[in-house]
Amino acid sequence: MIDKKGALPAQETCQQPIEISPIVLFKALSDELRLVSMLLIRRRAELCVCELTEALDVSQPKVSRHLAILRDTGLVATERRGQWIYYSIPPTLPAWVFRVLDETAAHNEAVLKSPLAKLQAIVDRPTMQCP
Amino acid sequence: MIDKKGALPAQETCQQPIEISPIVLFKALSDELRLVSMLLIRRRAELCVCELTEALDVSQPKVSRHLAILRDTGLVATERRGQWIYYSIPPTLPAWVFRVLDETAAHNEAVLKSPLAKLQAIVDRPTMQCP
DNA sequence: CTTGAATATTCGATTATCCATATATATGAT
DNA sequence: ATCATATATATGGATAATCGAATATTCAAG
Repeated sequence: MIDKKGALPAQETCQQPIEISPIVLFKALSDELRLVSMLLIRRRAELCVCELTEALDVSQPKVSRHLAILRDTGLVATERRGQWIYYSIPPTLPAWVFRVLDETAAHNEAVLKSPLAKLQAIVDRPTMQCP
Repeated sequence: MIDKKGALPAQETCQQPIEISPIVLFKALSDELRLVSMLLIRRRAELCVCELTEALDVSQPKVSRHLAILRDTGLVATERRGQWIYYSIPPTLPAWVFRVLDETAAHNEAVLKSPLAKLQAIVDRPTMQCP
């Protein structure tokens, strides 16, 4: 007797701490687009596909495909709000994963400079921004 | 006029601090054999191919091939002593790389348990060990 | 110079990864 | 319902990674 409307409501809100094997993590981070996306999402808390598409200057299917890989490995979570889907890093990730990400970001600022500037430009622009 | 015998002697001993792109690092660590080898070498300071071959229970060419990849990316250095070639992690690697390695090792002890035990067995065995 | 041990490399086949293009789905507004 | 925007996925092809097996190289000891 499962409520057909609100299926698995508990699982949605109450996530267990996730196990991430180092191989899975490093494989996910071994592609530049995925790595930079992860670091940008970490820096900006959440980003939607169109923001990443513009910040990284790549095609939308390409961004979407790589985000799907990150999602499937549990490294990012998604939340739809309106027609936008926001990607964020689940706080349930192991602490050592966050430390790896932050070490990488701290000592590789160069990779983030241009995309961060483009993200800022999107925010600065008064018209047409993802809400 | 280059001395034909001792070519590039300065470059051998005086290594610059190495630049490692995060992509190159993560790609190198995204294979289980390479990751475990790196962590074991880090733990034991240096290891030769035959030790890794036995500790990881894989074929010698396989170990050698993956160590060559690590060597070519600058993540390990080699030193021949007699008929053995010892692999170690160059201290000139960026500090953040060491932190990534140590974070990974600290929170993934399970991956190292069996190979470390086998390495210990090699040392404990009185006969026939790589000097 | 020959032998044996340690290590490296080559070869061919298999598999995985990445891409661009095209198409599909979902949402919001009209 | 129709249209436009945001996002996702499917398809096919190119490139790269990986493997096992066989072969080469290098060194030490006779």
